[in-house]
Amino acid sequence: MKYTWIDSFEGLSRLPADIRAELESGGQIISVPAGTQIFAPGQSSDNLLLLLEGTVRVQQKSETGREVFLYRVHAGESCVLTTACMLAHEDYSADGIAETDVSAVAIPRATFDELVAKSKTFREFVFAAYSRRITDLFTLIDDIVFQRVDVRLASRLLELANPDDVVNATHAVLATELGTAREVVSRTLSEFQRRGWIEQSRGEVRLTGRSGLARLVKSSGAHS
Amino acid sequence: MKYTWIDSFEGLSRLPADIRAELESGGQIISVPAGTQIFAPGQSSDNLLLLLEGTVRVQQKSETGREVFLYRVHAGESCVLTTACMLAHEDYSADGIAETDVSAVAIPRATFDELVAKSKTFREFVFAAYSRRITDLFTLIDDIVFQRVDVRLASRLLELANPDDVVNATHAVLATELGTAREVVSRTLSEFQRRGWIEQSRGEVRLTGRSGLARLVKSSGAHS
DNA sequence: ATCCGTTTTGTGACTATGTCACCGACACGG
DNA sequence: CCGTGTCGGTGACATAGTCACAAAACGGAT
Repeated sequence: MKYTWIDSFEGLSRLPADIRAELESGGQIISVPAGTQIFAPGQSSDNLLLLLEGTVRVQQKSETGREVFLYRVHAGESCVLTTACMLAHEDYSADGIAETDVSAVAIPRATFDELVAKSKTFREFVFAAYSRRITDLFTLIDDIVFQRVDVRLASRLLELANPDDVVNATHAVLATELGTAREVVSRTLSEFQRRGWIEQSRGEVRLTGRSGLARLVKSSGAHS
Repeated sequence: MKYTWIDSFEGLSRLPADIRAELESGGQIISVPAGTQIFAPGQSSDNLLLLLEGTVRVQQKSETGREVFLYRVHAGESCVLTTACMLAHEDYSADGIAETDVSAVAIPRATFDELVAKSKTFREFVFAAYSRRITDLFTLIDDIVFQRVDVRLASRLLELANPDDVVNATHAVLATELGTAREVVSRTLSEFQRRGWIEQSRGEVRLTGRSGLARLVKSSGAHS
């Protein structure tokens, strides 16, 4: 059995040969540049996306124009929540934006439906993906309601930092990631800087004291 | 075809006869008294529940012991989110509590899986239920982040009021419904009372000025 | 009825977060 | 070198959450 994109997905690699074949012939590999709007509210998607490379940020716009970050889809994961809406013929209320250049496999609705019917393994893959997303959303809600902003910011910085301990993001971006206001991020970052945990320059944050940030996060019974 | 509980569910009534039969024989009708813990974190449920009567409140406990209300399952709906975790063999992180006496149909994991495989209509039912829950969660997050507490409280009171314009709930309960603190609810209710929109007594709120509450809700581009 | 323990509600002081209205610093393309 | 737009900083104020209590309301039990 030859190696294909299917093997990039944990739950799919054990699919029987006939199903693999169907997936491969039904799915189409697409790539889009960073910044592309992959799906948008009111525009019902007709494909299930399986991410091969890059990340997609899913967020929701409120009536007032502000935005909340919901979750991020990484390579090897699927935009599975869209599929519920896809199969239910409902519009999706969030929008998805490619944060980096992205390549993905698009599985058309009909193929998806057929595979769900035919293969127990595929079903398990789909439901596991759901499970993951849903618990993510639960933790998000929990965080928003109960965690202090400084803790959440520290935790997010640790997550977003690249191997050189640098986070490339404006205060405004960080603010929507946390569902808070830019000013709050600015003030909190100043405080972190005062404590010697970070250094700032336009559009980037350099972590100079991971341990301090980590301690702050740990100090409040954090999960992630 | 005889009338069964299946006909209480919009999306299921059009199932072909053989599938109906399988559902009926596989599902077991259960009833539990108000206050029962129907599922709990760390205890993976082995059944899909379809609610026939009553309501179930789904909430999440944080590490700190406080609780957030996530959503409410009404008669004619299903606890579908548990199923993802059920099929993914993962533990559910939220708990479900019967708010009233509840009767429901429990579909065992195996039956559920088989029906999903066999019937397109059943699949559509399941995914539509997902879709509903997920968009509910999105709206919840949106609300928590962007809506003022007074607006959310007013809106919730209107929702929870029985036909006599009475809401039976302590301030503490209302607080967890909104993911806020009891004191905030107390103060906001006092303000509503001062404006003549409600009257209070221990454990209940009487709406005497729905219009005022409604105006408050409408005044901030509300959705629900 | 009266007393007692529990639950519910009220309140003030204080902290944290969000909002508004700015301003200045910086980057980039003419 | 000069606009123009983005980014970050700041003070004043509004809203929301926390903490520490106290007062009231209720439900038995005597």
